[in-house]
Amino acid sequence: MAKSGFYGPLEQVNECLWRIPKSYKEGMRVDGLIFADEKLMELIRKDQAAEQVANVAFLPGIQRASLAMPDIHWGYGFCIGGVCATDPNEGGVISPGGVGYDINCGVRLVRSSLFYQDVKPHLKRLMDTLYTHVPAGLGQDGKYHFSHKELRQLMGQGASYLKKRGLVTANDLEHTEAGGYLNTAEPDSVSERALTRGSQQCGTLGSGNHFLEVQVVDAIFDAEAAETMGLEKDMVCVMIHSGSRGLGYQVCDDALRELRQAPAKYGIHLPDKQLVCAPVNSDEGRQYLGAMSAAANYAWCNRQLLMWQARESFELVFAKGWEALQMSLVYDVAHNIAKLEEHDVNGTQKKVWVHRKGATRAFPKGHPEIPSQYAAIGQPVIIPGDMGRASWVLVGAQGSMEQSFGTACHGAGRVMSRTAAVAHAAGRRIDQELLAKGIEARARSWRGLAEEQPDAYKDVDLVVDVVHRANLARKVARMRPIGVVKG
DNA sequence: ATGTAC
Repeated sequence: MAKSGFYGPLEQVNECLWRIPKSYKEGMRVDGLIFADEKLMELIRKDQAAEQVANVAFLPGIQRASLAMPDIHWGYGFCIGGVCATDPNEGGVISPGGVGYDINCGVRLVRSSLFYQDVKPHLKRLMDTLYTHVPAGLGQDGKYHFSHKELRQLMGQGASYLKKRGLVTANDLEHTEAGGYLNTAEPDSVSERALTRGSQQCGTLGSGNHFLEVQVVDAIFDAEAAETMGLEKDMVCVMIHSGSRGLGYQVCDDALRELRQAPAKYGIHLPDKQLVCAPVNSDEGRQYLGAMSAAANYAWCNRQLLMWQARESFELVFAKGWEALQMSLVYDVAHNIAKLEEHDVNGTQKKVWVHRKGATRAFPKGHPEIPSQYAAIGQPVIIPGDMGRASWVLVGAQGSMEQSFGTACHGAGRVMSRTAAVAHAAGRRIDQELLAKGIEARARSWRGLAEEQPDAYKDVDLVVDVVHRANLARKVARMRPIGVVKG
């Protein structure tokens, strides 16, 4: 639990990669590998994240290495920013801590036909309208209500469930990772309590680092990829970051309790109780996989409904339909999820369970699982930064398949704890500081804004630079915020 | 992240 620094071995492999050799601790089955440059590694050494990378290497069935992205920081059991793949045929396990409490937390990006000069005179009203129409904050209910029976159908079908209500289009589904649907979902494995928590929260933002931002394309780094995504300099976009709300939290909480005895039962030795896990091929493992997948499907519906409310807000302010405003979904990525994928492991094609906890899938061009529109450029990788500086759009690169099971980073990563950030904000008005930079912020709580202030995060440009140089993903466009809605 | 705890 201690958050003091990491003093174990870290061998620099190249300018963007560091190794914790498996000889570090008896029980490590593979090396730990962390993608970072020297500057970010200094920050990473300050907490126990690297120790957690080593601990994950103990998991049965782990393939190649226990991996971490440059935005890693300490988390429950697994660090946030961690990646691990397990082979069910080698006793591979599934672990709730490797997915995180917010199952299928993720990000989506919506483009528009509007440019900064079109929006600037209406920005205040746009942000007021978004703030009114997009529910945000801890425990907040939304306008969409689902009975338990409807929720089970929703979780069984994913985002396409919303089709019959006219709240999703075929194009939206096409531009959502996995089509917004995991076929491993078992809605009956989700507890009544989780259903109760989720029944009025689908289509709500939540709190913490979740947000809706109005952003402007600040700079383009890859003209071909940007054009394919329909992005141009100064274009106004909407970025949405949210997950599975109270429902996903409850699924994770239930699973941690249900799996408590599983490691002992299956003879799994763990260096940290928080790595609680079960073989994929066990009753306990299957139960969690079914519930986790169902919660993931709920999260895709949540982000879809959030986007829909954003489209409606733009319609009100600009007096045009969202289709006329060309508010199409560029892409939606999950960054807290475990998925069965095919990967090359030492020359053999294997189906492995890839855990991504605070890490984004980044499949390169030509991969069969990305939409045909992006076949020639690679999968869009959406990276939120902080509300005062930047966010990024990248595309998956070939090196991700060779090095990280098709994965890149997921954000900037904190440099300040929430408590430290609040102390640092004492006597300040973060909303006015943002306004001075041309950013209209709307937040439910002063404290929430204080916790999320730009200074509380690493510089996302530096994090993105590492995944670009490591050839995990390639820079396409830098986005700057002009409006923020927070819980 | 989360009705910061049943």
